[in-house]
Amino acid sequence: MSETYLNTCTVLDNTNSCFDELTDDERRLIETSKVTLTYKKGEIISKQGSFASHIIYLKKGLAKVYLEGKSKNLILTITPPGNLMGLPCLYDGNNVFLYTASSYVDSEVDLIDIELFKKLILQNSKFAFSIIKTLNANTVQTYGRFYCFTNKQMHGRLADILLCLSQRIYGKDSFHLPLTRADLAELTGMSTESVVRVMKDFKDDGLIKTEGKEIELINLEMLMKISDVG
Amino acid sequence: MSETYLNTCTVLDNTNSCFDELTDDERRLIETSKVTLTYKKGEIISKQGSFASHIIYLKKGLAKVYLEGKSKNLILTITPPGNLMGLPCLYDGNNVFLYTASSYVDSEVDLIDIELFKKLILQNSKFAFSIIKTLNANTVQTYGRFYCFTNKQMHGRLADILLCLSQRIYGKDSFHLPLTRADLAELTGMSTESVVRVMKDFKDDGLIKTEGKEIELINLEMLMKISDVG
DNA sequence: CGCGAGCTTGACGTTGTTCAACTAGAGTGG
DNA sequence: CCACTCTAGTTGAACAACGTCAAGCTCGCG
Repeated sequence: MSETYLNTCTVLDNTNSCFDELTDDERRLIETSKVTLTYKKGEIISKQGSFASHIIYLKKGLAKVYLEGKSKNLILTITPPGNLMGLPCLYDGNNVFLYTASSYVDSEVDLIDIELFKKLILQNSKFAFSIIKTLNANTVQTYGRFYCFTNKQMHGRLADILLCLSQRIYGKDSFHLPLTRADLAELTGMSTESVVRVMKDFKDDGLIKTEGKEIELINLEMLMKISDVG
Repeated sequence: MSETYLNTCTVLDNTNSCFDELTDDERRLIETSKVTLTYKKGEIISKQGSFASHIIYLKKGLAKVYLEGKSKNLILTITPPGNLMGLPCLYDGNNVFLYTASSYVDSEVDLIDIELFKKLILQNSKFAFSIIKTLNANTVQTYGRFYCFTNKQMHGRLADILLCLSQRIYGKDSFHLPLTRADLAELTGMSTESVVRVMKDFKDDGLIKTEGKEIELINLEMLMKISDVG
């Protein structure tokens, strides 16, 4: 029951499509006013602390959403296509981005004027409710990560991420991992060296196999158990 | 600028009053259907994983909102009166409480039927927008805590909490602390013994004074600096 | 061929937890 | 009024988890 949120997984899993709740007219309003941009791998899409004039809809690619710290970044979610970014800035009159978003791979986004967005919320309560659900789905995700970062130790967190990538992004046990060890370290909140060491443990124990950037999860059951006990 | 969220402070600081957006009729609907309950110190108000039939409005007291883990709890926020609890369960059709809430002190709550709540969201978009703002205020809070738990070390986190209690709850530098060392440990994500040791450090360095349960923050500037550097 | 980025490994230090023991005050029952 | 117990607080020593540093390694690419 409580497992719902108890994994470090970062990938947003929001099946809720807010725009379905809009009328044709409203959708047209967005279509005609939106701006479409493309970003290359690694570019910054929104910068923490900057003025948020738009809500961002990720059309293609993969985004990394994170808080910038003095020394380390804290990754909040990996956002796959079909999701909105920048919603939390709607919490007071200031409209400032709370986090930085950058692209993991080449990506394409639509920018929707934030005033239009607010107007749609105020004139269409179904749309508003849908946004509420989306925000809550995000919150569930964040709580899960928060719990894991503070309660699980390295092996559990890394197992989580490997399972998450396998299940939510690739849908198979064997896949090409585009992330560096440093990326994995950032995702799991550990040092690069520790990622290497834990990966080695997993290999030595026959839980995974790696060949260059190719990775195969062999003993899923055991990985889940490790994720579970933390 | 980014300091907005960079502290471990748990006390919800939501000035946004959703009910102001309701019409008189709508408010009456809530008034006539709500159930008022009182809880003694330490009692559980909502249990993580249980069916959420109501949204909870805290009228009096102080609530602890937390995730229950296998070994440790993770405190998400301390909720002062005037706030809603249970909102995040509105994220899919299941309506399950994502967290446990219990009372730090004797408290009084109103239970609002969740179906009525949904109905009000769907018929009054100003109310819905107000809920969105509330959820986002919560998110800002959570992000801040998440950041601090993963980036700051003990001295910084404890300084945070002391400053937070002083400023947001008591409004003065000298106050009676109703929390035990174990409570502080839970709030800051450290062990009871470590709380004792860090408190001792603070005392030895002349940053605070304690006399039984009375505590006085002497060197605020230094505490803030400690909070800041982590 | 050489250079740089990513990867790997070992040694070591730091941070913070755990465990065990001891102390002090606050009921509680005889 | 005195043992008796309970909880909260405190302290030190041992230990585990993890990060840091330094070095060497590999591989793709200009």
